[in-house]
Amino acid sequence: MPELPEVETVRRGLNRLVRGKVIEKVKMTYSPMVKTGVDTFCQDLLGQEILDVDRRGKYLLIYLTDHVLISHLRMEGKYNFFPDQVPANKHFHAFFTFTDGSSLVYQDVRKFGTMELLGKADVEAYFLSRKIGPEPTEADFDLEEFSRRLAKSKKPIKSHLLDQSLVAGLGNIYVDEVLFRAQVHPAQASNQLSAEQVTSLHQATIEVLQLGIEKGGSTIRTYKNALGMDGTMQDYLQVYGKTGQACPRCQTEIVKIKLGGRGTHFCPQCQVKYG
DNA sequence: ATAGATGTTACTGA
DNA sequence: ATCAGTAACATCTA
Repeated sequence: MPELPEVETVRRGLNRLVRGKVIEKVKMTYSPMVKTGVDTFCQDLLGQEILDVDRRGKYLLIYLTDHVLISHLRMEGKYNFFPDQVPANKHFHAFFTFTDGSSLVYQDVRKFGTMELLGKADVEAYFLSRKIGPEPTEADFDLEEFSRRLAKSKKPIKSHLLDQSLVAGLGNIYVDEVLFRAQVHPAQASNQLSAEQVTSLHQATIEVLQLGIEKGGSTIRTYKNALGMDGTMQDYLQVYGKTGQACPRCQTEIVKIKLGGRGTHFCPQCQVKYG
């Protein structure tokens, strides 16, 4: 499910539903998802209180009494909260039962999601080693730095924005929206962008992800019913999934191509490649 | 009916 | 370094 706005929506839901609860029992039915070792993971979580749920890019950070649980939802990860009984489901892979009898259950059809249990002092190094860029906010996302780094790369701008190093949080839906807003062709080389385009991309990134958060994320393709899946952002998308429909700006048909292995939607009239 | 696609990231080999 | 391809997995669709 998640790009930054969806993960942020889940973060808010988790704080509302499980902050303050104490873990009494842990059951993992798909061990490979725990990258730091499933045995110690289950042991170390017992008795831990959920103090706060934070987010960095698309990563959830669940702050506990003595540890931090880093959870990445990848393509289809979801959290479900159950006040008492947990229904059977073949795609439930992690079960956290609290002392009050309620449960938080992680669901992931494709099993791509990951969990890691770190010490609080190790969090910074974790994101540094993965080269996760600044948060897409005016405060963190520096235009000059963005511009300098783009100038050093020949990568197609879409692929570059997706790699999380320039700015954290864009995924395949929102990146297409950002490129449309900024009127930049997805295959344009990073180092061939005009100063105006760079400024537009910077601004559009902040605005589109902020709008996504305000709308509670998008609910697309996968079903609702899990934490944070009640978003309406899908109603505000202008190009993603709009193949063959009229461009909202010029009425030209939106086309879909493949770029860097990802489906890519854009307006061939508004988003022209040059250079 | 089977190939291809699906909101992601990390690893491999050229 | 950098880049393209691929793997991890399950399901849906054209």
